[in-house]
Amino acid sequence: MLFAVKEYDLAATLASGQVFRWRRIKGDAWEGVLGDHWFRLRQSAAGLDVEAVTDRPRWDRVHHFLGLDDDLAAIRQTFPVDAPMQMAVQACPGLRLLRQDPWECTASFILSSTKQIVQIQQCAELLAERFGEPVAVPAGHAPAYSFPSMKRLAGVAEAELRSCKLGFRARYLSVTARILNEDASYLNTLARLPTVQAREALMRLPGIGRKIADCVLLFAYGRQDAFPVDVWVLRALRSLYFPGKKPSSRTLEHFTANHFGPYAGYAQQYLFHYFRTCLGRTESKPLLIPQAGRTAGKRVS
DNA sequence: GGCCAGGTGTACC
DNA sequence: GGTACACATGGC
Repeated sequence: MLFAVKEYDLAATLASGQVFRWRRIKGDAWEGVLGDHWFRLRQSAAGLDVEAVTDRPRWDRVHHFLGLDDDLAAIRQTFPVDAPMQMAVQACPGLRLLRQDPWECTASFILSSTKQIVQIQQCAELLAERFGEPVAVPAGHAPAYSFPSMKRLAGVAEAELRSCKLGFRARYLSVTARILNEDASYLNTLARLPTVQAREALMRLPGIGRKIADCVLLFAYGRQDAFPVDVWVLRALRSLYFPGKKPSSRTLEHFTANHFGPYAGYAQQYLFHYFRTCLGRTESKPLLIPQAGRTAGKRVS
């Protein structure tokens, strides 16, 4: 199946810390599991080529997951015209937001607190291998597993989760799985709530604070105004928009809520990816972009 | 060995 | 309202 699409950077999108169980294989293809089905994705000049092994693949779900309904050019038009955003977009113009399954996204990001992305990937994979279900793969292919259901994880002892290297996050995941398993409509209901209420509902779950709630809203519920602020985004905001200053959390919250427009979450993902891949830890130099944030910084003060 | 990682919960002021 | 700290684990 071919999805004709321009401007889609598959590698950047799948490796940008939104999802944790897609793997690059030789030939620049990517393999992963959506629901109970294995897929292989490959980028070509014509678009995205999708392989499946089931009789009746749900191409619509792949299409939805990949965010192909988004009009990327129109979205980028809404970004603020400032040097940091221009640099971030220029660095990776085909970066997209995905639309994940809410449960898998919620569980994955509960694992994410103070872990490196590589470690989150390891934990998510371990969970799937131990508690997920095997899915059909091509002949001779290594086994692949679905992400474990909330019901399955609700029935697993916390100690078993710890053995997947979850550390102190095991309790959060265990309790959250049980709460959601008791109330099967919890995550579905969120989809119909305004973003603020949906965020509050997510934050009632143990292990989910503002940042992870915003990740789930952005990566699973399509709330593209949600703006997760993690250590990377915090560094990016400070060095790109407030060089030499110490903005308070209030100032930063106000800034992120007002500066980046209706698709602030999209802008955030560009900044996150740009900063993490291009600028790295040597953030202290304010940066390749002298004077970058001056105007923007003043606007909020 | 010390520091950091797509943070959160809690205690304290 | 903010600030400080504990919380597991692994990579560098």
